[in-house]
Amino acid sequence: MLTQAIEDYLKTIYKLQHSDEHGGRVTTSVIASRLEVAAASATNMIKKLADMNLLIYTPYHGVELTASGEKIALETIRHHRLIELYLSQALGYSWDQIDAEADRLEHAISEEFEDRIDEALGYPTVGAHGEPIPTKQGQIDHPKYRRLSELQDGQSAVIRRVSDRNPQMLRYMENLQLLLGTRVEVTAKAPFNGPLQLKIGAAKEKEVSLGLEVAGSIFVETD
Amino acid sequence: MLTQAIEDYLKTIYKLQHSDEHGGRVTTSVIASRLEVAAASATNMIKKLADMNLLIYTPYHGVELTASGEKIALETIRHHRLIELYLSQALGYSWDQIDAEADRLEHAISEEFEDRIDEALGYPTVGAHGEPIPTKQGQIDHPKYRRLSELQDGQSAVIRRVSDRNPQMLRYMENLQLLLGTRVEVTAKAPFNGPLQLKIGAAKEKEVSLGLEVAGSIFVETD
DNA sequence: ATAAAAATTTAGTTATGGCTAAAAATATGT
DNA sequence: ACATATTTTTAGCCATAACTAAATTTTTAT
Repeated sequence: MLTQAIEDYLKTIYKLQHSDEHGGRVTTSVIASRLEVAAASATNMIKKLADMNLLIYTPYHGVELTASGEKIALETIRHHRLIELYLSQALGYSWDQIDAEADRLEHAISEEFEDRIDEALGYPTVGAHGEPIPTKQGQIDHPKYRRLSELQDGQSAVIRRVSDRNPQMLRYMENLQLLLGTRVEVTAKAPFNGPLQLKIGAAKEKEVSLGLEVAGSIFVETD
Repeated sequence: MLTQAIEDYLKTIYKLQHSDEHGGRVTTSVIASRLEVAAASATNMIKKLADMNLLIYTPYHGVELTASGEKIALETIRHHRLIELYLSQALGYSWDQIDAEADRLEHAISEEFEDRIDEALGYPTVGAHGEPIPTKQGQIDHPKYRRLSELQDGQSAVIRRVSDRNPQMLRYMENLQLLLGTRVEVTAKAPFNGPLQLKIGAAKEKEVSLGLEVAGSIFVETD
C-alpha cells in the first residue's frame, strides 16, 4: 500500500535528486532534515522503500529512485501542484498558504478529483510558483532558469519561478509584486554580496532593494 | 491529538445517536459495523475515547458523546457536508461520488479551507443530500421529515433529504430525477409492502414505480 | 428459570512509522 | 596517516489502530 509517509519520502527524494544543490547525491541526512524526522527514521523508511523496489539504496552513500519510485513521486508532485494552483486560482489563497494545505490534501484526493481540477484550471503545465506540473503520464521537463541574484547590473528579465521553501519569504515577494511573469531590471548591484537594486514591472513603476537570499530564490528568464 | 480514526468514530457515533433506527442506544457492534472494523477494535477505541472524555462508556451497554465529543463530531460533519456540497456544486460531482471523496478530505482540510468553500457556496445550511450543515459554532437542527414510504395513496410532497448510505441507490435516484426540491405524488400503493406508484415533478411529467427500500430512503415534506 | 445464542470485552499479536542511544562507517584536519 | 568529527546504521522502544481467539456478560427462547 501507498501510505502518506511513502509518498512524502518519494516526493522529497525526487525533488532532492533534481535540485542543483546537492550534486545529485541524496543522502539519509538530507532526506531526514527535509522531512523533519530523525536520521534513524529515514534509514528505516529508505530500507523499506528499497525492499519495495521504489529506490536503489547504497548504505552510507545515498539513494536513487527507480522508475516505479519516480512514477509515484511524479504523481504525488502532480497532485500537489494542481492543488496549489487550484487553491490560489479558485479559492483565492495567497502564495504563502498553498504549500501547507496541499501537503495534506495531496494524499487524500482521488484520480477523479485530480481530473476535475485539472479541467477546471484548463490543463495547466506550470504551478502556482512556476514549477512544472508533471503530466498524468509522468512527463515533466525542468527548464533551467537563472537566479535573479546572478544577473548583472543593467540586465532585465522576467520572473518564471520562485522557491516555495519559505512561506514568509513568499509573503514578502508577493507584497513586493514580485510575481510570475513580472519583468524586473537590475539597476545596481552592491559589492560584497550586497543587495540588488531592482525596477519592478513593465513600466518600471516600482524600485526596491532586494537581499541576495531573496534574489537567489527567484528564477528568471533573460531576454 | 485528533487522529483521523478518532474523528471517524465520533462522527459515526453522533450520527447513530441521532438516527431513529437504534432507539438512541449506540452499541459497540453497531459502531463496529458502520466503520467496518471488528467489534474488539471498536471496544479498544471506545475505551480510549472515554479516557479522553469524549464520550461516556457503559461497558456492555453502549456509549454517549460528551459535549466535547459532540463538538468534534459536529466539526467533522460540517467539514464533510461542506466538502460534499462543494464537490457537487463547484466540481460537478454526481450524488453517488461525493461521500467517498469527502470521507478522505474531511480530515485533511484546514479551517481556512473550510471558510473559503463556505464562502464560495454562499454559507449554505443544507448539504448535497439535504442534511443540515452544523454551524461553525456547532449548532444544528434536525428537521424531522417523513419517509416517502409512509405516504398514503394520493398524497403529495417535496423531497427534502435522501439517505447517502448507498451510492448505487443514489445513482438510481439521480437517474429518476428524484432530487432535492422535487415534488412527488403517490398515485398508488401496492399491498403487502409492494411498490409505490409515483408522479415526479411539478408538472407530474414522469411516472415511476418505486420499491419500498428506495422510498424509505427518501425524506419528504408534506404540504 | 435456565440453557443456548448473541454481543461484548480481554488478551495477545501485527504493521506502520516515529523516537533515542549506541555502534559502525565515512570524512576531515593536521 | 591517523585521530577526531560527522554521518549513518543498528538495536530496542513507543503509540496508533487494526486483527483473531478466548473469556465473559447479556439477551433470548423454551
